[in-house]
Amino acid sequence: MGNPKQKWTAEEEEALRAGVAKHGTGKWKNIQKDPEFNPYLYSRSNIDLKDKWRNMSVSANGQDSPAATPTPSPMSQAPAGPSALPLLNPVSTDVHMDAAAASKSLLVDGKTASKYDAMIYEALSALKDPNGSDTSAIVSFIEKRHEVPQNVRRHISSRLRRLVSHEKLEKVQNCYRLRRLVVNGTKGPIPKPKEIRPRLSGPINSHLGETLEEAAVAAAYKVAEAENKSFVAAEAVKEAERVSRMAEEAEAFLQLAKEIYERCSRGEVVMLV
DNA sequence: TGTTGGGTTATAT
DNA sequence: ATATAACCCAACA
Repeated sequence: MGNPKQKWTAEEEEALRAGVAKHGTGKWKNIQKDPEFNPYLYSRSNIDLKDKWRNMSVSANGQDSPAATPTPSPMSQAPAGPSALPLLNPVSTDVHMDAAAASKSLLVDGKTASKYDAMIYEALSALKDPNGSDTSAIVSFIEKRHEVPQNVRRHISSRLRRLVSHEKLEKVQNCYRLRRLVVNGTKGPIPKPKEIRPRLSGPINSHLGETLEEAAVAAAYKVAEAENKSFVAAEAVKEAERVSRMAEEAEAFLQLAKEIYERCSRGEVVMLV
């Protein structure tokens, strides 16, 4: 109760940006205490600053062009800052920024979203952990397999939550796993989990482990692929059954039509009731 | 104590 | 109904 969520004002955001420019990221308490910024940030805690910076970073990250436009973007790319990342607009006298900035807000369109979903499915099928995989495992798998923005974790966990709420995935404790989906009537016999996980984490003999791991990853990938295909196949079977049913019906109609035609041609009067 | 990542809740679209 | 912004919590140094 008593938690109306106070939104960040433009002044606060600017103070935070300036604070990060001055102290660097991670120095949240310093920024908050700094007399230069405190007047704006006194009502915010250091972790509020951290969270806000995280949110701003996510919003600033336009994950559109995959190959990162080599064309020198009009805006300078963090030139003077020591380690500041998401500086979109040089503070200066802001006033106008909506016109230009509005066009490139974070816009996770359906395509991107389902792309992430697909990656999640891929990761889960590949990792193939009967108990499910936690977000870290999923994200790191995805990061290895795809070129994704750094803060993709945020998106992934959001997607995970959504998939769970839609009962596409199930969550046990911190782990997510694929939900057993019942394709058509045929009771799917359990895929027979042989439960062979090499799982050697020995730092010694690294090259051996690495090879094995690579093999495991490759195998996992094949499995994922196969599963994908089998899913498609299952769908195809369903479709075939459907078509076949339709064919049967069509056949019946055809017979009926034939009979009607014959009778009519004999001069009979045929009534359909 | 402060930072951080993972997670949840409220809100705007 | 979903994506996002604000907020919370627990682990870690």
